Amino acid sequence: MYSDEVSAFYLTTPIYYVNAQAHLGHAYTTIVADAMARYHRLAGDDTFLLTGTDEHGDKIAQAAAAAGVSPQEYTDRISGTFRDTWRRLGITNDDFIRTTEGRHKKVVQAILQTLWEAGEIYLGRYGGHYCFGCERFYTEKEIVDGKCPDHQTPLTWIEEENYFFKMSKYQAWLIDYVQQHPERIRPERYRNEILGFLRDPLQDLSISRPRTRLEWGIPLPFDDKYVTYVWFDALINYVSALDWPDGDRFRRYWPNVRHLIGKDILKPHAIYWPCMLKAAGIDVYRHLFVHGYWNVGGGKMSKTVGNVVEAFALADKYGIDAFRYFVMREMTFGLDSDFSEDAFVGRLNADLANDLGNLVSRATTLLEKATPATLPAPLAEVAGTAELRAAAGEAVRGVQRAMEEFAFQRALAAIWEFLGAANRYVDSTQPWALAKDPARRGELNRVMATLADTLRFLGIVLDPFLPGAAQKIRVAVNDDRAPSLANAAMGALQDIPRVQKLSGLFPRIDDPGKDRASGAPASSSRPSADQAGQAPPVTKGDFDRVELRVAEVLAAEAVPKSKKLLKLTVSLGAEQRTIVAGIAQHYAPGDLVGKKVVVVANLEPAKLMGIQSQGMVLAGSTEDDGALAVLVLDRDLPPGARVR
RNA sequence: GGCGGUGUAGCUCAGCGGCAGAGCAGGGGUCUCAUAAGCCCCGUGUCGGAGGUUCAAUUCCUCCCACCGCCA
Repeated sequence: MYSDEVSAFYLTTPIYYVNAQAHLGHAYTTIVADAMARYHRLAGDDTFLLTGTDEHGDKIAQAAAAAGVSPQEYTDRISGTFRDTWRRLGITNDDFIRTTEGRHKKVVQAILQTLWEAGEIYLGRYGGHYCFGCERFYTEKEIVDGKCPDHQTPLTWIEEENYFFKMSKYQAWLIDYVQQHPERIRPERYRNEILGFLRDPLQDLSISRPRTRLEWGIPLPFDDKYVTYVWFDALINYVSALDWPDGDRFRRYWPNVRHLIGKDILKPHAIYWPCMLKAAGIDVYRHLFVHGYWNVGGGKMSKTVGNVVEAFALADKYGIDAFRYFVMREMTFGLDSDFSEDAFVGRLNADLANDLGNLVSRATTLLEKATPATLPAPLAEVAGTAELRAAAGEAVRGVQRAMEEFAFQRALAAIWEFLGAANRYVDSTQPWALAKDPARRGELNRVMATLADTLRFLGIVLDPFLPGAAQKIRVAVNDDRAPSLANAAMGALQDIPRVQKLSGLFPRIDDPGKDRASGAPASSSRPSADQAGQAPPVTKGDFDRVELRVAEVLAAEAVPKSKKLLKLTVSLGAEQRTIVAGIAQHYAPGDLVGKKVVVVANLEPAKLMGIQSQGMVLAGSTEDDGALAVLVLDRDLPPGARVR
């Protein structure tokens, strides 16, 4: 048995679907989970971090077929890339579960059998419009023109018998349960969302698919003509990895489980999963922590938009610790955040290079010089030392409070408060001045001891977040103890340890525009913005030479034999002009009449398709001209008004 | 369409009944141990708009506008 003095901490990430490579979203979840697990290990808890891959389903079978390999070979390969990515990012998961493993299938079948025998599952008939791409049915109202709203592909009417889990009977229990345990789903907004959802009747959950349609799955133990539906299979990983029902792991860790998920899979985790657990006689999880999305280039990451940030690209370019720091510091846990390489470089320079890296560099430089000359020597009092120690204590308490709530951004902010205090301490004590005055040797020694103490402290509290940097700091200050939160305090160190200089911990990125294209998906996904950013600067005078004016469109007609051109007659107040604009693929002639647009009034006239064009209408467009919008005024101005 | 959320300094956000705040960016100063880093100083912004409650509203209420989420 385990000692009661050591508390257990079990944390799960979702298991990731193997239809794509690991991207920023996966990486955020997993990094945050890793930091939390490292934090609990630092606190001395018996910690177990689980991640893995979800490998069943039609899409996988199809992708495998397209790749000309068996589903098993295919999932082996993609699952391997996830495992490899987490290893490269330094993720310290204690296990990695795959839904195609025997240990998982066994538990899924055992739970299904239990529920079947308990009468929690029944065979029912269901008909609906099915989308093979989505692997789901759509209701009449969701269908757009008889097609799947997601894929725009025709739907197939399928009527079939399926097994259903009697989820509806748990509705009242679940509402009560969520209300009785307000801290269980966090942040609170997601709990409210679930309560809102539960105001409507809960349906029974279809948990099977006929093997005639879907072969790549786990067969139902009581009817092998069917395989389990994706969620029933996937959710169970959280207990199958613990060897439910009577594994040591299960007994030890399950009472302390916390699930970490993205908001896209809130419903299965907040509704299906507790009902499944309740029905199977398993205690419901302690906490569900829900985080938001990363938006890239103004929209959420999407394969079709092509703005997917692969997990390892930026870590590869700027370092694992910097990548971890950025995602944890930038995102308020639970809310959406914008991802950009500029923001990344900004954080790296301001926080990691200027505040932390520079402090480590200046402190180790001072210590390396001072140490041999001053040992042993007396320690005198120095103003500000007690305050710095107090700041260290405050930082630890801030980290503890923040980590209780998965508020990683606040945990890091608390440490950075301390870094500010440490930098101020160096400035106010001026050890370089003390070193010049032999009479003040005692004060110098006190400052040196305090700086060494500061670095040792940082080597511990930074460990969950910046494991690489923390390790380097511990090595530099000769701290070979295993890092422990119990030692995360200042004041215990009274002598001055031997210290090696450590500079360049986080070098500044001084030319962020340079060498961005290679391995930088954030920028390469937005080539137009990047090019705009690289255009040479113009002066106000340059810009003023362009005469922009408000113009009212009086008439518009298509230019014969031209696909792209519209001939516009516009008023600039005092005069009328003819302008030919290449916007016919996006605007019908009638669309613009009466609109106030912006034109370049002093553009050199040009002949297009035989028509003299006296100016140019401003419009924005995407790189491929797939979307285009003419600039119009958002409130009224007279034609001819200057735009500047 | 229903429910909910958000809208505060150039940017990201905190505050949520009692004199508008932080970080970053920007401007000025200063030290020299340090990664041209550190430290100090500099913010009147219709707190989305219009009404209302109150001695007092960014904070509470109503309506409107914009954006977002969940549901249908």
